[in-house]
Amino acid sequence: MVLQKRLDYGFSGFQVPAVPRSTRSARGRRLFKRKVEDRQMCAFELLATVAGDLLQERDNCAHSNASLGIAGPVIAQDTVKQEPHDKEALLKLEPCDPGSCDESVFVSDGALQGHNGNCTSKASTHVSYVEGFEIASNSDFSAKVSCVERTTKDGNQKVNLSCKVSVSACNESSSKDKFSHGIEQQLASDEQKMVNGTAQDTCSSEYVIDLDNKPPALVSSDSSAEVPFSGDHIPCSYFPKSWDNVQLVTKDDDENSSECTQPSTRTMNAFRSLSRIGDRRIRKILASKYWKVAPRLKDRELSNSETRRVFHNRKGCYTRQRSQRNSPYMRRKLFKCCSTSTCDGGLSSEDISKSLVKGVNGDEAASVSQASSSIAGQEASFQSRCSHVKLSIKSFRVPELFIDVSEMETVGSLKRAVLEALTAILGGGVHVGVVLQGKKVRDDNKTLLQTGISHHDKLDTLGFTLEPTPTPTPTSTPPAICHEDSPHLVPREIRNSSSSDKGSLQPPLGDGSVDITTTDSRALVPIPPRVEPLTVAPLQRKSRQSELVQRRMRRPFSVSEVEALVQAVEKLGTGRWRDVKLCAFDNAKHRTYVDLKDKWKTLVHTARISPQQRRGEPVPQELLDRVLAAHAYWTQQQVKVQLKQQSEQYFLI
DNA sequence: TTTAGGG
DNA sequence: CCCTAAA
Repeated sequence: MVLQKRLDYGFSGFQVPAVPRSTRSARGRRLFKRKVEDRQMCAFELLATVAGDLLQERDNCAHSNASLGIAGPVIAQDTVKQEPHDKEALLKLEPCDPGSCDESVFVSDGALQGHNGNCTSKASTHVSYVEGFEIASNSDFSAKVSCVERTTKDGNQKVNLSCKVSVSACNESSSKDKFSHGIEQQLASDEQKMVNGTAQDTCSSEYVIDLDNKPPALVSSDSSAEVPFSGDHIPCSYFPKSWDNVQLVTKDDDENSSECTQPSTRTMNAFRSLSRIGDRRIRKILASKYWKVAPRLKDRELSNSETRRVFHNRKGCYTRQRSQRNSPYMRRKLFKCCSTSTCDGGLSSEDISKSLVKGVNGDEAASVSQASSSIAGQEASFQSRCSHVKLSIKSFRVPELFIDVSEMETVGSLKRAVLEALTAILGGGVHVGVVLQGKKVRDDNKTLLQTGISHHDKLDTLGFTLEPTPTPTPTSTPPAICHEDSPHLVPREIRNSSSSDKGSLQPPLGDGSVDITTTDSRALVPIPPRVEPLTVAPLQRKSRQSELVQRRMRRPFSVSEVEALVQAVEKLGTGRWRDVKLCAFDNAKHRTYVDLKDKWKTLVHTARISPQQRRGEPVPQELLDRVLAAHAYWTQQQVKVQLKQQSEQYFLI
């Protein structure tokens, strides 16, 4: 018995807005976080939808004779091992290696046919960009989500977005005749934005079922639920690759950056309206890294509150949409679910790599950057009835990332810029490394110029690695993640800024700024797949929040900074840190008044301990003496003021 | 938002 | 550096 199903989805990777590095205000951070979350949501919604379909498919295979009705997935991160008799399908989303992928799997229109498997060679085809995610699993089951973008000879752009699912049941894993299809969208490059806005018109989706030529009656009898096997054309949830048109450029103030979110908002609205079309197929969607569903929840309210907590301070329509459209399904699901495992977990990015290449095109060069990342280790688990499916999102692509860093900035600040942009999406737990000419750049304090990352040099040897920050808690690695044949480290061709980039904003190129454009993506430091501990206690909100905002890069104070600080404190005293900041560190965006206060604290401490105990760059004793003197003086002043106030109070009494 | 202080 | 109570 072989069952085949075709799904069509649009999947557009993330476009990472460059974090306004100077945005230190709470509001700025909130805005940015929300911006990122929105995007994250889109992608995860899509993936969750895909996953839901997969699970559905799988269930209908596995229990084709059971009267289970519709039992869809509960998406949750779960490492809980189930009873041995439970059928457990392990899904895996991993990047498709375009060099080795079977293009017939991806492309339906023959554009890539006969191309010897190399989807990205521009020489023989006009395909400019291929991206895919493979959802592979045990022998029952396999699926691929892919995106193929190519440019036709007349300059138009076509995008194929598809998700292919192949399911075989009853141990018959011979579903070699995989089905493939793609949504093709004809995009005139000049009007791409507009076309994308009305993408639903061109969107079509279809299920093809071949289950021993017999429709699965059990499902279609349940009319109140989604009926994926109805054979009807079911609208897909599709959103176009229009994020590529949204260029977010680093701006130093929130106002400007919020202006940049305009196109993004438009896109999101487009998506929302689109996704409504496919509502009934989106059964359970949990986005963000806080995929969480407590299977024990017994009613909609709880379920809603759960959702709300996930998307706490956001009023977006996600919450409403989800609650409404999912709750009927969820209720049923929850009652039926025999599992009691409550799962939660963070997103762990295992391996993100990208290379950046400087755009050297002169004045009118599209100083747009692209970055591609492959992130491994996001894992969600789907529970359905007694079956448990683990889905691990092995990779997704971050198509656009603009970084504008001065040559005089340090390597550390570059790392930080990248880190902020990416970890905001990944949710932290990652560490950025800079690789130049294959070698890791370890000295964070050197400037980019000193390191050789220069405006004048080709930056194609510059790369970044993202590694998971080591977690002390050892966890067993779910077997699904440990596929040795993961092709996700193979270089992937990313098209250079082409038509879709023309409409993007031109980032201002200040003096000495480095314009970094990613044209290539390759993992420079392969990281063996590993999974973050997922058995996080359900109510650890604190750690979640800290995951969202990445810890700032450590930036030790230089002697000159200490000097400036000491001088300012001598003048202004302790306790006026805002003034100190304005007086002496107004230009240092990365030093907040809290930082200065903290530094003074450590300076006082340093001055009091013996020189042998001191660490880091030695501070001249003369400065430390001044620290002690100033500290003594101003604390005395404070005491005086306090005494005076006290006496005034007594006087009043 | 800023200060102050603990972690 | 982070977090946060308190002002």
